[in-house]
Amino acid sequence: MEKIVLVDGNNLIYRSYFATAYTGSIMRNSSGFPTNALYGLVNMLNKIIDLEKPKYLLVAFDKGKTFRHEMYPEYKAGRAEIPEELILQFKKAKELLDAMGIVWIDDDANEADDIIGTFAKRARNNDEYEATIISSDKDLLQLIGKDVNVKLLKSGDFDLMTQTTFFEKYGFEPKQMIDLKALMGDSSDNIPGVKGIGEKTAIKLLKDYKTLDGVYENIDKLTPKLQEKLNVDKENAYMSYKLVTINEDVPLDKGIDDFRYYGSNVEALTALYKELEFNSFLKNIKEVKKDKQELCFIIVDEKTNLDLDEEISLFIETSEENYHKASIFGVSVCDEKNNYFIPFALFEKFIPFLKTKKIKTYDIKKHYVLLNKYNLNFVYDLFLAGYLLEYNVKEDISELATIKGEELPYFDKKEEDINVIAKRASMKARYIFDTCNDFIDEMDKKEVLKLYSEIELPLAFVLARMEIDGVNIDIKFLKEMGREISIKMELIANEIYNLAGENFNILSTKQLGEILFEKLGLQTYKKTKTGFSTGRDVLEKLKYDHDIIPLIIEYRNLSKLSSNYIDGLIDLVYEDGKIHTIYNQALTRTGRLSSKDPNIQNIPIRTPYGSKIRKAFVPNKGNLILAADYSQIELRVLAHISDAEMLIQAFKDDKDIHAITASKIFDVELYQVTKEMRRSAKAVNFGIVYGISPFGLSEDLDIPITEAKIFIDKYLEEFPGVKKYMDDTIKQAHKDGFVKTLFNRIRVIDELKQKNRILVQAGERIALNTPIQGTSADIIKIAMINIEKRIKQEGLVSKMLIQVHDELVFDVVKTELEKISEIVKFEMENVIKMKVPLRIEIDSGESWYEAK
DNA sequence: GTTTTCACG
DNA sequence: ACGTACGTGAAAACC
Repeated sequence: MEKIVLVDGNNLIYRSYFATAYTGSIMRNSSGFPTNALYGLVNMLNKIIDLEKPKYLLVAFDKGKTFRHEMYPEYKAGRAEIPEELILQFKKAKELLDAMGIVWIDDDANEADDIIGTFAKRARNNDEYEATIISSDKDLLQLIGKDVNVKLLKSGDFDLMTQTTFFEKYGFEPKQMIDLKALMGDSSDNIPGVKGIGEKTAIKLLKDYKTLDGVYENIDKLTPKLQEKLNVDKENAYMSYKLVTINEDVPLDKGIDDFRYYGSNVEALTALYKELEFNSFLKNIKEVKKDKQELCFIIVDEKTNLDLDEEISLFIETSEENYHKASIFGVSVCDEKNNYFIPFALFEKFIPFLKTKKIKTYDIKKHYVLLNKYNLNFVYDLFLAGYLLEYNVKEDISELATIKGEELPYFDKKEEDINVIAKRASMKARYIFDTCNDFIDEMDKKEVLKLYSEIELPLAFVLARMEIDGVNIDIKFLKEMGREISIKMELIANEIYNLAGENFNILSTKQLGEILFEKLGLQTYKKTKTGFSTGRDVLEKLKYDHDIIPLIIEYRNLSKLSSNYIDGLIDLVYEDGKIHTIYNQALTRTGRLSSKDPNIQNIPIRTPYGSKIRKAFVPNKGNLILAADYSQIELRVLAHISDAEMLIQAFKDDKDIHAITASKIFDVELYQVTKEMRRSAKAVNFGIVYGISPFGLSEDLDIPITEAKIFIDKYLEEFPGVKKYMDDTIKQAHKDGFVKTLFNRIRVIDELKQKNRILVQAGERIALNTPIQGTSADIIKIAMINIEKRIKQEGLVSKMLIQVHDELVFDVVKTELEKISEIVKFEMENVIKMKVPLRIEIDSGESWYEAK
């Protein structure tokens, strides 16, 4: 059978455009021509061609008005105007397609859906063809049938919908999608449907009565409420039916033979890629010419003898992202010549052999956790290398490969063919092996090799150990607290309803906004994209205007505690009674870690009630929790790298830094500093670290911008060293396009190249903040590595459990308390010699709450 | 899927 | 006149 691929061109381009456009700055070539949508389109088409190897390939576009608009003038009304930058790219897309040798149709009279539908029908009726439709539009699912399937695009990958999978998912036939949409409507195309019937109800009705007609024929069997809804909107329902029905018989002057795909016009395509600066795709054209050969690999069985050199790469495909829960599909390994895929059932047999190897991989921490018990020797991590080189690395290795201009298939959990799984895994291991030297060279050139091998790589093992050991959670305590909260919430909710005069969903910003700003007529302060803001800062301003406000604040606080930190945490406790977080070591742009499932770095502490959650974080039986946090690490780092005399002296003398700052900016003696002055000074200090702006400070302190500006000016006058640091750093960042930490971590700042002044200013704040936040992150990482080493060397059994940016938390055996305290203090305070001392605060107790 | 809010450093 | 604090993750509502 011959393969036809039908691509919904409008859909792909829109999708690629809006996938990146929301950031405000879209991708352009150096002459300013927008390229973000085109990049996505080309990327997707390359993938499709690679994966499907279509004999026939068509991209359908639409424009202008069709019979649907005549029938229903409101069709697709309410859509935002197409941005100019997108229109430009649409025009260019057609040039690109021509160069790629792909036929396209842009029909005045028909929508892309109808064109695709017409060819899909031909494929259905002709056994010689099978068709695959590419789009993210579910409307097209109605075309599924024998030899016609749809690849529904999702972020990152596809959902292949065939007759079988469609039925499994929806429980009815593809054709019934039409009836479904007729009932539920479609807001994106402004199709009315029946008001009050959503997806759930519509699916239920169709399961019972098959079609729209069926529903109306059996209307008397339904509830009175439903009957009324259906009767009121009967006309709309039938009109919607016609609107969503794809016309499969539009007259076209092209036939299937007209869009045979032969490959690209290399010359024309090279020129276009160069013009658009799609350098990563340029490579691909050449490779196509070179006749890239298929990867050869062996699926290992009991009898296979692995023939591998001493240095290998190894890559695991898992059933899900969370590797603490995941099961392993299989392990691919390769060396210079050979590629093997080992089904996991056979893996143990090869352990003794693999133990003798030096292993390169992508995400050492993940592999170390998954293969914990086998004690393998991991020596290289492409994930971390990519991170330090400022590539946008993701959990999936294919992202990095794509950036580097290599096509690696994304992993598809639903894929069942072992050959396909094995091939994809092998390609990834192959990629790791083949690119290793290039990445190491690149790290060397950019001077991050030391950061890689002395900090990030050893840290990965420390973090893996911490994740594996996990943290004990007192579920009983959390549940009790949960009960207490739900009682309080119910009481508060009732008071709120009384004051509002009606019941509503307090957590709905929309409903709450209506109550506060319309019904109660309270003042509005801020707008969001969708309405008036009801955020805490706004509520705080309204606090004395109405009794309902403090109650709402309280309700929100409790709701957050309950859903995020009680229910959320309990859900993530494993059978061993512990949580096992996942630190992402390659995510933040500053070098900090992040943590998820659960996020262990945002457990409440700032309010007395919220901080009680920390009572649930308990040590092993009989042990203590010990917590140590750096005191003012960021300001100390600032003092060091800015060489600001005043600041250095203050820290050397171990003074209260916020009080000193207050005395300087308010021009008073130290003993005259009031609490209020100190509070403002503290905000200024924070602002300095963030790359201060008068507006930001005014928001934080709730004072006029002019006043905030006076604070800042005065500060910079009093601390000229800091002023100089800021000026120098901004200048350097503009010159180089990046900034660095003390340990040579690099952050490229694209914002500085933008034309938009707001973005440039944001870039300048990033330039000021990153060396400070990043150096602090580097410091604690080194401390962690050294502490772990000491604990091991000295044969102690206490354990480091948690990192929260400037704090480390330990499970300490009581007899080791003194020794551990000494080690932690020494290692944290002596990471590097700076112009100011590093200081920590340290405490221990029965839980994280008591160790404050 | 995106938006809003809010928890932490 | 613009429209802003730096770095994260999770839940609920909404569309």
